[in-house]
Amino acid sequence: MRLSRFYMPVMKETPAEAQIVSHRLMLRAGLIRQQAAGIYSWLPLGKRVLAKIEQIVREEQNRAGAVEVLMPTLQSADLWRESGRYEAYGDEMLRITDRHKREMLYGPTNEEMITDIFRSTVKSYRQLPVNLYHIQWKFRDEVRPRFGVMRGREFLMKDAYSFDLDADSARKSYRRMFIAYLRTYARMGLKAVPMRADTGPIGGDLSHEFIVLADTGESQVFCHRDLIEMPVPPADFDYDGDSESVVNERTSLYAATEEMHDAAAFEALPEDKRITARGIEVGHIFYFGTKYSKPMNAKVAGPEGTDVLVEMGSYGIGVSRLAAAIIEASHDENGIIWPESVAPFDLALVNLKPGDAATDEACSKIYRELGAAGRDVLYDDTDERVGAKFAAMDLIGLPWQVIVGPKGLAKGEIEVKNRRTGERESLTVEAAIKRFATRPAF
RNA sequence: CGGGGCGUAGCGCAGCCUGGUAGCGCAUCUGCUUUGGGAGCAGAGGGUCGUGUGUUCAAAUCACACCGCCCCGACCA
Repeated sequence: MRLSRFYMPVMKETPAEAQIVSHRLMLRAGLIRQQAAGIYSWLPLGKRVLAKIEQIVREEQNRAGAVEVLMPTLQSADLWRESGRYEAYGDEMLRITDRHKREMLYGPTNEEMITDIFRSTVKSYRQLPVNLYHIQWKFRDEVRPRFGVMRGREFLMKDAYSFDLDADSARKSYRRMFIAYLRTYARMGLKAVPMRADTGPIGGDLSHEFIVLADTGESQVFCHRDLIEMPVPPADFDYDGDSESVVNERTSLYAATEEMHDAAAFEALPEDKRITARGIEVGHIFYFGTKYSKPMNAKVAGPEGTDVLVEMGSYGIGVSRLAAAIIEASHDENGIIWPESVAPFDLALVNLKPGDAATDEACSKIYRELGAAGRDVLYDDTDERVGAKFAAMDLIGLPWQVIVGPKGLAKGEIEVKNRRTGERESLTVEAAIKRFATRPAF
């Protein structure tokens, strides 16, 4: 994409309303624009990041055996009356009345709806297990939205729902998601630690929050140091094999949010193993048994021929929130530093002197050949001053900057800058093309 | 929802206290110069001062109401 044809409204100054760094940088780099309290438009750069995050989530869900569907944002109140949550959910739920005076709501989550889909289509235990997920916008009418998309009212979320015949297999389903989550966050360059969580209003007896450690985190968290450096299950992890040891290895070490914190147990750890930090919740998984299947009568015929209530779990990932969480975890004073896997473009190509024949030609060659190789290149072909160009590129945080100017070219060189480390390297045009033309596999 | 604060040009702000018909910086446009880390000079465009009502000869400025947004707290992916 040529910057001259792209839409990327970057700002030098920070809008007054933004308090935390991710919110400031998202506004300054032109990722989002606020439309109302807690409601945002996603501009091209932000939209690209969102799509990258979404795709990683999707790939890991699929790998773990979950199946994608798409449920609507608007739901009927009747469905929620069945579970009793229409009354229980309170003012957080945005209620809407349609022209026929039918009561509707903008879904804050989808347990009822997925249970309805399940019960009307799955009749036998032979069809189990089933795990369905979707990636859809949700709305929770937070009393006080803040921190940009970190705590918006409208947010993009992946939510998966598992259905099993009995508690044992339901726990197996839970572990699949647990492992898929470890991989998902790691692929985004995040260290997310699973912590015992309060099951809250959704209920159930087994639940973990996945927490990214960041100074600006909303809650205090406590965990064992070894959790931070634990290796991630590989891409070819056998989900049908032993998931228990992977999960146990992690859940046996101390890790808890403030609400679940047990000071005595934590103090019992060796001092150098204790980590007290701030955390951002980026996922939450629950096993809640028959909490919804029972009131909504979701049953299948069991092996003995009698109907059995299905055992359910639900598994959320805050997709839009992750965009902010990644920035919180990865930025410097100049701007965002995107991990390669979620960067809106693979690299920036900076033409320091548009109009200079040799510079234009070198840039054009790099742009075309990397494009042909499948790389997403943001080519800054604009007339801005170099200082402004560099500042903008640092701000938007693409992992690599390929810098081409007449001075370097006179020596047969262009410059490659690593946004994260700041390291610069001089290469020939051909060497730079070769370097970036091959996409590293994760 | 309790407490606090703010709405003036795209962004950041001054002007309001003490009413007299709107200004600064950045950004934008034009010209010249400049050109490897957010340039300089000269000129230009852009605002129903959140909305409504009231007070007044006169309201960005005073009063009342409403709307919106932000911050702290209680609540949450």
